[in-house]
Amino acid sequence: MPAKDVMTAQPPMVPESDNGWDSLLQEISHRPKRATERKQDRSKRTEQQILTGALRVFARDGISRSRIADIAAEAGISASTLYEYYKSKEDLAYDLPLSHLAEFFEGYHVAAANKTTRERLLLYLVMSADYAREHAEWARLFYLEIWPSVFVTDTDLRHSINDFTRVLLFLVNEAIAEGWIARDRNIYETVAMLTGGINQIIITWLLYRKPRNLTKAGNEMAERLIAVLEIEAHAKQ
Amino acid sequence: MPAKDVMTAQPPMVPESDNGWDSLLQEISHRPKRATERKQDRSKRTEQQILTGALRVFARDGISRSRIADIAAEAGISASTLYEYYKSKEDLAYDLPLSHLAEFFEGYHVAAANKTTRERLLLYLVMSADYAREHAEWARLFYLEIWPSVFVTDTDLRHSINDFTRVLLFLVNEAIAEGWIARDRNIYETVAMLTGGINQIIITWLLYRKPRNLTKAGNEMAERLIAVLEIEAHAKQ
DNA sequence: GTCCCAACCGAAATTTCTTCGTGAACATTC
DNA sequence: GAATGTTCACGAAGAAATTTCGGTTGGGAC
Repeated sequence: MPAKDVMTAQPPMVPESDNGWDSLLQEISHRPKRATERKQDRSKRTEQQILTGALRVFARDGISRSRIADIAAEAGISASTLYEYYKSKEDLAYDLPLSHLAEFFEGYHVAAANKTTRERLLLYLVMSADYAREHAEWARLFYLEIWPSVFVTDTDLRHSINDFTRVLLFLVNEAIAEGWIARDRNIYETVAMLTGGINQIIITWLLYRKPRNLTKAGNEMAERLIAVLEIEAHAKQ
Repeated sequence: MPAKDVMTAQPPMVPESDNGWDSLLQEISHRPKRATERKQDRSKRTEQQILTGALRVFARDGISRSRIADIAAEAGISASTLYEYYKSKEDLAYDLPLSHLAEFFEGYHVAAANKTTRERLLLYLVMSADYAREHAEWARLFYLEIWPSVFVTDTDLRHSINDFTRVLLFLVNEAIAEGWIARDRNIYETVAMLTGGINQIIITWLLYRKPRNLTKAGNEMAERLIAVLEIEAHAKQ
């Protein structure tokens, strides 16, 4: 891990060099991708084509209405070939979001380096919304079908989803230590408020394309949520 | 929660006798139930058995994994008979939540009578969480599978879901008129914050049974959200 | 060039949803 | 209380989708 020699201006708000932040982000952006490693090049290409095709079809038709045949056609292979890669349609659907999720965490890790806790929290919320906008197909699958699914039994997926919350938990704890989030508030409740607020914006956008500008709306919501927490802490003092 | 007498300086907090409140609640708690009315008594019984059976199976297995045969067995009828009542599995799944939803609105309408806007808002959030706890199977179906579904093309259902937001919008508008929610905030953002916060609590409970006591958690979250809005309005002043 | 095995496919098997024809239960009328 | 028509129920067949299987193709190591 790079030492935090390059410090930003604020004396009291700089995150400690390592209280677990980097290792946390490290861990969650490197969840096991796939057990089976593909041998040949064409196979890797096919795998990619399946993923892209599946994403398109799933996002368009939803998981349950999507047909394997369609996905296979989209990927330019036969339906039976798909079973060389994924053991079922569900398996495919639940594996699909993982790589994007890891990519998001990785991007966030980089972007959040050398930032204060407050900035990190804001960035996390903002980037969540923005990533959904940039990867709308993925987001439809993830936020509308996977996240709330009853079947998040697949451990890899379950972990990755929990990671989403873990980062927030970490940051909220930091913020409490720093004194700008009220100590006497239930941490989980605070996290739920943050997650819920941002997710609601994202979900509404995915379903109705409202508000038009998701990035702007996400930004506003994020600013507002954090401001609210700060006011709470002040009022309590 | 500490007394907020400090905040509430406004004397006239009683909602006008009818500015659309009753007609709104009236409307949304009487959405068309079913087009086809059953003639014989045994048929009404069967219909009920299907609904109960379907709810159990859907909540347990999720819509996509649920099998018509299982539902029929649960209801004590043959699979083909089920098609006399619903034209497809999806149709059944999407019709199922409607009656509960209407029941909820009806119950809320009664409970919210002769209350201030603030109390109504609080009650709405609290009752949402509590209703989910009391009707966990229904809630699993509704919050985890139906609400976020891409396929809410069925107009009845779509309307009922939107109603959920409409009530909040109405109340927030009232609150703004009364002056205890900041006027310069985006109304939809405010509603998203409220919905998101409560839903997040409910969803987490449905998936992980945490927090243990949903009623208490819902109450706390609701109080907090409203308090936050009040503080915002004050800070802005 | 030969060999091996990963990758691929078409056809068949399986599973689940849905339709259809027929008969039983019930209500209505005489 | 028999005749008649309608509602309700079911088993068997049909349709649609997923998944398995045996065999063929093709890429890369030697």
